[in-house]
Amino acid sequence: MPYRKIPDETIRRLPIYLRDLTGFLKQGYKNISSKELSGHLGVNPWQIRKDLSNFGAFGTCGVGYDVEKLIRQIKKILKLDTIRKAALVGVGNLGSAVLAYPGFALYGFEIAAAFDNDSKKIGKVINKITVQDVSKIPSLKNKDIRIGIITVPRQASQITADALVNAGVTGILNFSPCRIKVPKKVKVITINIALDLARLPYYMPTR
Amino acid sequence: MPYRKIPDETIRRLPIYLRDLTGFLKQGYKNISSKELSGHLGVNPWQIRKDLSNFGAFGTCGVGYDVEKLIRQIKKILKLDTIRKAALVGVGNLGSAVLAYPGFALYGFEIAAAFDNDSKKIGKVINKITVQDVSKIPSLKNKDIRIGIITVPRQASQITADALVNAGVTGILNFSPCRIKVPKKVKVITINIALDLARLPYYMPTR
DNA sequence: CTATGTGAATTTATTCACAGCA
DNA sequence: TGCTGTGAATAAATTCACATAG
Repeated sequence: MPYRKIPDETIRRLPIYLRDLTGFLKQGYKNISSKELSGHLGVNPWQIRKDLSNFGAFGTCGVGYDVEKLIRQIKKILKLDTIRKAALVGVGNLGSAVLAYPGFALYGFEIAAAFDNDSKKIGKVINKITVQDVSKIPSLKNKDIRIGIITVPRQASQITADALVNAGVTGILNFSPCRIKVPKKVKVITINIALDLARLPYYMPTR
Repeated sequence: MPYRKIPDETIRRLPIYLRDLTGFLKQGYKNISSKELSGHLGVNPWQIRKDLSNFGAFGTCGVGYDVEKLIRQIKKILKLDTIRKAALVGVGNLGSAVLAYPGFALYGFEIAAAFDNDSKKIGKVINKITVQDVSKIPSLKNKDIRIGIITVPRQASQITADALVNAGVTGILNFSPCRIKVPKKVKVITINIALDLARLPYYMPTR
């Protein structure tokens, strides 16, 4: 398996494959072909095969892929083969919803700490997590938490990012509607639901 | 201005330009160059110019773009030049957060109706919107609401989509972690925060 | 005969380089 | 001189077509 540059788009699709494969596993599938998977998730079979072939040859000709094995392989590629703890900052409407969001478990994520700067919220327990004061963010250093989730208002996002980075975080999921500046080694993925909604009308039929 | 196929990626970036331009307008900018905008949002100047040039020549050589005029142009391109009403289905944790989300106003969106199937939630008022029973979804027909936001659990997402489409919705923002089937004329944009979080570890430094 | 894996062809998007206008 | 708009060049991603393996 010689070195290859992996397309970002491939990495974007792998979590989708993982989700659907997990579904097939639960339904009792032992093997699955790229064509079956394809029908389920709306991606061409050859796209799936090429994506996977970037990392080696996982399938068996004439049979397809071993579902359980493929799940393990993809988890390894995405570095999801170990439980990953995350810390969330900003326990407002959105932050609380993210704290309670059930979808992270599938990928091995666990939100293990939550912070806010509002004294009314500190001490509250949401989904078994006690909200702490933001001044406690440095304590993440001793806790093996490398992922930060930012759900604070725009004005506070940069300072929050700085605090998280100083506490050893190297990956950030940013819900603030702005870019944040971080050292090169830190990866930021931004989610902005308004941005996605804003391009919907363009694609809608006019009247 | 001859016809051109507009790249999807351009459409994805336009709402970002719009957001930042609005910021510059508030700061009192009258004109702005592609270079200034570029520094602010982390996209190359020539990318911005090419994106805009797809739709015509908006700028003035040596000066740049008239901020206010450019905002109007982009809104028109994205069909955001009129207030757009949306209906939300599924007033759980995530749905409530989306209902309260302040970021939609910038793009002229207003959530004008909310539905749930849980009798405990029906009648509740969140952000001035009274939650109605899902059986009332067909009433959207008379209300000029063409956008649906789906924040229900996975099992309910397809049936919700069907109900919305039957009520005249032609654009859907889907927060359910699955694909939904709709007629070709209906555009669906799916947001899945777990999917985005899942590709973060891949890009993070190992130890 | 079925389904993978992969080079080659094609399509799509980004970057460059520069002509031309104020 | 400064900045736009755009054809040309480059890079990236998708699609195809088929050799190959069970």
